[in-house]
Amino acid sequence: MRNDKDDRRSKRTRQSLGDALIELMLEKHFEEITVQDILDRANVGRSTFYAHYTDKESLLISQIEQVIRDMEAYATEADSTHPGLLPSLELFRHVKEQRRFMQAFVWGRGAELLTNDFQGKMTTLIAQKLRALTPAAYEPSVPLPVVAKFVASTFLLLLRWWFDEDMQHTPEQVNDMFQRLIMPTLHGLMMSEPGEA
Amino acid sequence: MRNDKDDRRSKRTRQSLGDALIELMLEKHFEEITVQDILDRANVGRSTFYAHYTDKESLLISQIEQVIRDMEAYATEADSTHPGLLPSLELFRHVKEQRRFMQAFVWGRGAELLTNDFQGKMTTLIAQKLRALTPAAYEPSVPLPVVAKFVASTFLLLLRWWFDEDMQHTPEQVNDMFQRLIMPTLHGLMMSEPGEA
DNA sequence: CCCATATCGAACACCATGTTCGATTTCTAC
DNA sequence: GTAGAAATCGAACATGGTGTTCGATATGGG
Repeated sequence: MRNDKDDRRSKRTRQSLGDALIELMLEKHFEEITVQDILDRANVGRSTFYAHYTDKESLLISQIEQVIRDMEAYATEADSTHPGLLPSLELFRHVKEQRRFMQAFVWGRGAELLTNDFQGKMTTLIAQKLRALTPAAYEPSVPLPVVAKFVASTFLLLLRWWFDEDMQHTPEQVNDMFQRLIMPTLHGLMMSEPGEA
Repeated sequence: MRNDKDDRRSKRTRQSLGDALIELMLEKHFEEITVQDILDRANVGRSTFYAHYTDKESLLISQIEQVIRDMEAYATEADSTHPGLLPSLELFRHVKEQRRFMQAFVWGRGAELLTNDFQGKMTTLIAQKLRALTPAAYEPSVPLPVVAKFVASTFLLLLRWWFDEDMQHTPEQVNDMFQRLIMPTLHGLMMSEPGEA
């Protein structure tokens, strides 16, 4: 019963459903959105919905994956021109551009899913970068995955706060806070001698 | 239709319902727990449940509040004997003692609610401590609420990781990581001159 | 143009929610 | 202890969302 991924009709349907969900998530919590709400907003028939997704949730997940792919692409591109630990300023800028869209994923179930996924991606990314910047035989006093989660959670923390403040601050200001929060720790971890652990 | 808070029957009912919910949350996600599941486990009648709580969720919230109260009491006591920024070691020890109970609140909806509540409490606590340790006229380059959220989110991050690792580490080890993650930043923020912002 | 296939939408079974109410049990106050 | 107040029980019910089915219709690909 699966649909042709490339058929115009299928793509149009998925687009409409995705857009509708996002719009609705800007109005109310994911849990209180009904499949019928989505259908009405998207002008899609009930059975069509279930021909594409098993769930309200699986639609949400597909949207999250989209967000992650966007940010990944953006980060990769930015990193190729200005390599660094994490192109955080570019990411903050990207978020502000996509403000309306991103807003839907900052709270509730959306945030939960995005956080998990994002942390996974960031763990990989940070781990690579840290290894490249770190003596080969160096044994960190804090496990690398923990450090990566630390960075990711601080990033998302700032994002949530930023949205809460109605995004009055500039990406530069937020990025500055980000750097001030994580850099002392990262320096400390990479400099510290492998003393007691 | 509200019940007498002090009546033995009421207290027993609430206790049973709370215990049942916790047990179930150790077995499956909150979302897939049914009111009927709770009723069966707790041996409580349907109408009795709704005489006490409006919701599955309101029962969960009451349990979260309990957890928070416990940790607050524990933290306050620990702090009175060994004052500091945050009696984190004592908190990690407490968590390990209450391991089975705490496990239910580390993931999913429980974690979400606990995080919000806990962050609020911690924001207040940290803010007080930081103000006491900080020159009166000092204007932090990162807003105090952000710093508090930073500390709280790092704390909860470690907690989640700890549980993921089946709590093989000692409270001392986890606390050590916690200190290594937040102290460099906190020192940096309090030392830094009010230069560019 | 033709046909494969995606969409439509009504109808349906299912299940969890939250309410109601009369009968029964249990606590408290005296 | 006893009486009365209050909590619990549990069956029955209305409601509303979920996910499925299927024949009819519309639309895109080749």
